[in-house]
Amino acid sequence: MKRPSPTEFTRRVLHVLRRIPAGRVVTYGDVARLAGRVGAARAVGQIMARAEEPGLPYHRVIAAGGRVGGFGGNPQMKASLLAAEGHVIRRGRIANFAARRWDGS
DNA sequence: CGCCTGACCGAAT
DNA sequence: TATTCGGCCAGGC
Repeated sequence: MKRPSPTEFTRRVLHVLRRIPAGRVVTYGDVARLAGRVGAARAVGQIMARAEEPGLPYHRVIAAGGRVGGFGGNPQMKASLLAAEGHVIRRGRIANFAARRWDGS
C-alpha cells in the first residue's frame, strides 16, 4: 500500500462527505458528530486538509453558524463552488443557513 | 510517548 | 458586530 491505513474515524468522515446532497451544506462539527466523534470539528478540518481522495464535495463542509470557513489553496473558490450550487453568500456567510443545512438524513 | 499544528466551536468580552 | 480565549481531537515529528 502506498499509504498508511486511515483510522476508522477518517474513513467515516470521508463516507459522510459522500452522503452530502448537492445544494446542501454541513458544518465541520456536524461531520464530526455524524462520524461518531462529537467535538472533533478540528480533527475533521485536519483530515480534509490532508485528504487526497478527489471527487468529494469538500466545499460543502463549512464552519459553524453558516460561515464559509477555510479551504486549501483558494479560499475564494470555495465560495464560488457554493454559489454555483445555488447558495447565496454575504459577508462570508451562507444566507438562510438553517434551511440549507443538511442534518444527515 | 510528548509536543505542536490546524479547512473548528462556542462562550465571554 | 468584532475579537479573544480555552477546549477539543487526529495527524505529523
